[in-house]
Amino acid sequence: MSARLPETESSECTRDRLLVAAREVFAESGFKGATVREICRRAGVNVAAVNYHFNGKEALFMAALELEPLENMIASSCGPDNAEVRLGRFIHEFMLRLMNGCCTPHSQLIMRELLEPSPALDSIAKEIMIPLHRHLTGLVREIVGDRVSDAEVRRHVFSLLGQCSYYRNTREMNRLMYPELAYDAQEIEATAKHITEFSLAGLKQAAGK
Amino acid sequence: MSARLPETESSECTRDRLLVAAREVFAESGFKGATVREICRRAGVNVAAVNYHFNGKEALFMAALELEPLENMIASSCGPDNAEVRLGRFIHEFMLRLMNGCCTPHSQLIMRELLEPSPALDSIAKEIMIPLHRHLTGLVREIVGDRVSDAEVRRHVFSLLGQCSYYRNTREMNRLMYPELAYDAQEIEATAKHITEFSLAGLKQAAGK
DNA sequence: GACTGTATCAAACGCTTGTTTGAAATTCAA
DNA sequence: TTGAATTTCAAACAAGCGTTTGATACAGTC
Repeated sequence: MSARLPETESSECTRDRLLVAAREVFAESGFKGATVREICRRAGVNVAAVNYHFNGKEALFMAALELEPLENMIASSCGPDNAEVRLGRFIHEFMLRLMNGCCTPHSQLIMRELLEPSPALDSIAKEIMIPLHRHLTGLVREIVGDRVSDAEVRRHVFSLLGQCSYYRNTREMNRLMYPELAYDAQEIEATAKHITEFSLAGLKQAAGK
Repeated sequence: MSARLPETESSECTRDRLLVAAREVFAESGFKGATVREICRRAGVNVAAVNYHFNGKEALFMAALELEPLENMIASSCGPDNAEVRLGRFIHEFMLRLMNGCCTPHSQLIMRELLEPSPALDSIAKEIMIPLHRHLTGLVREIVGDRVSDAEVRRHVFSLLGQCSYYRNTREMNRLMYPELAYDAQEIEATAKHITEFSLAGLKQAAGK
């Protein structure tokens, strides 16, 4: 092979390449359907590297699920604006994360984990879903006020998340059914705008009861 | 073995048991993750039966996806009532199909197919998604009127479907995050009612623009 | 009763899987 | 320069995979 990096850099490089490839392959095929050989093929490393660097396929899977925390996305909906404006910004940021090409393996991996849970479900709940739900519950509560029950607030939060994640989940089917429709930045913005307006109407109606 | 059925009944029995087991295993693990041996174990038949009755794993998968057509569910939203009432009945019926225990393998299989498409995506589009979209597009158009663009109508349809399918897709995560929440008939009805009201608010606002 | 056709079985095949192993290459420290 | 440590490699292992095969059991027909 060519001249190697310093050992720790070489090791980090191999680990990073494995993680990137692992996210792609696990996102596409799930834990069972993904193979160590396919991951290593994409990473351009030896199959033994998985056991050497990660102690096996399952540990690699858990490491691949280590996720960027939500602070950046949640930060987009903080600030002095009223709750409706902040909700709109949040939805736009969320849709960008779900639909942008560069985020595809991550968001696909999360959606798949929701549908086909692994032992990582607990940590995904703690690191992703509970903060997300808590944040959105706060926004919804700000908009609907105190007279709406917790159960109803929860349903509103689910309605918000359901609309956004639908686009991620049905991406291939939509490509088939609407071949001319491309989710570029413009279409993502229009979609986020729709989800915001559609949802605010329902939230305001709930507030007015 | 014990006394056998007449040949055609024996054959139908084996095929049916394989199909039921196949739906469960494919729904849980996907095409790649599912194994012929696991399917046959659950069906209580010999592994050779898959090739004998279905000509292989892939043909079994396609047969497992053969789906009950939507006429019954679509029929629930036909009749003399106005579109809002019919939309509500449709959503309730849809939620029952998504969340009822007896429909779990079927609806889980469809959700998984959307997220992780197989070569069956085309036929699922033709038999399930296109009729569903067309039907909902008709209902939405009746409610919002003629001044709303086709693109906006499509987004409303996606919002409706997204809210409903979210419960199916996040079932395990919700069980973890809200352990006291059981989607019995009463909770399903309350959820359908929420989705209907939440959505009608958005649809009426779109109509009023 | 003999023969044919169908359905099921246990076993085996060739291939792929995740993991392990000993060797080789390279980096690092003394 | 030497020895230790780390990383990477090709090859092999045992297990499991989807599929095939020949045998067996039974139903149906004449």
